[in-house]
Amino acid sequence: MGTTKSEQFTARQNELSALAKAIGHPARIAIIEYLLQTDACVCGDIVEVLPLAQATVSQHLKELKNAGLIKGSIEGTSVCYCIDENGFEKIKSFFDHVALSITNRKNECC
Amino acid sequence: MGTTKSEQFTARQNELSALAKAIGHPARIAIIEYLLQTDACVCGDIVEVLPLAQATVSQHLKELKNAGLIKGSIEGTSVCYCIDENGFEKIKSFFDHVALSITNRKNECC
DNA sequence: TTTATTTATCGCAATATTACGATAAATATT
DNA sequence: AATATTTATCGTAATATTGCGATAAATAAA
Repeated sequence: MGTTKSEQFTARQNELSALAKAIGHPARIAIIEYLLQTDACVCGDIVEVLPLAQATVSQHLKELKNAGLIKGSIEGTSVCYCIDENGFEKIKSFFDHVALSITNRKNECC
Repeated sequence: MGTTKSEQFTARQNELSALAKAIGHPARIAIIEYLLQTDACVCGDIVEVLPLAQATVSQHLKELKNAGLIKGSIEGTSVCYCIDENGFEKIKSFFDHVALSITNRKNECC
């Protein structure tokens, strides 16, 4: 117990939920917003902007990277992080599909 | 420790992350997909379709409801659940904004 | 009224997440 | 070479999530 029963769901359901889960933390929303706003993207800047310790920010960055929402490239001693459009496209297309389904639905029971 | 430092982030960041977090589980994606597909929506049907115990499904439904992604209305002994468009509109507009920012960005550093 | 049906809640165990200090690793600077 | 800067990782504590059986609560059916 305590573990999500991933095997019982489709690959698509697991992929979408992993993307949503990665976005499901205010610090990670803040990181995404920061990266969209500044086209530059040095890790140290993110740490300065967020109200969390460096180790914690690094952990959040790792999760966003694992989910395919950001990518990072080493530049000397620092790391440049920025938005990975692939992850965002996937999740956006899900919400586009949801919106379409909502407008096309016939009976609303609640 | 162990608790998210919500006070340190904006209301909008907390709201968006709460919505994403609620979607961040394959069972809850499955519930959403089911509700979009069938316009009818009796709780018992959802329990039958999902590979989880009734108590667990009930818990997932509660989380989606708390997040404002679904709503339920009592019909006799059963409950009719369906999509709450308000929650989905909020999160969709975030991803629309992200998509716009991505296409408009000038320099991509990674 | 008794019994079934349906859903929510409680209590618990297992696991995951969040946060941070300390420290390692890797490149820059002196 | 020694020191500084920057980021990742380790270890750990606190809390949250996931899942389920048992049971309560509430209406329907007999």
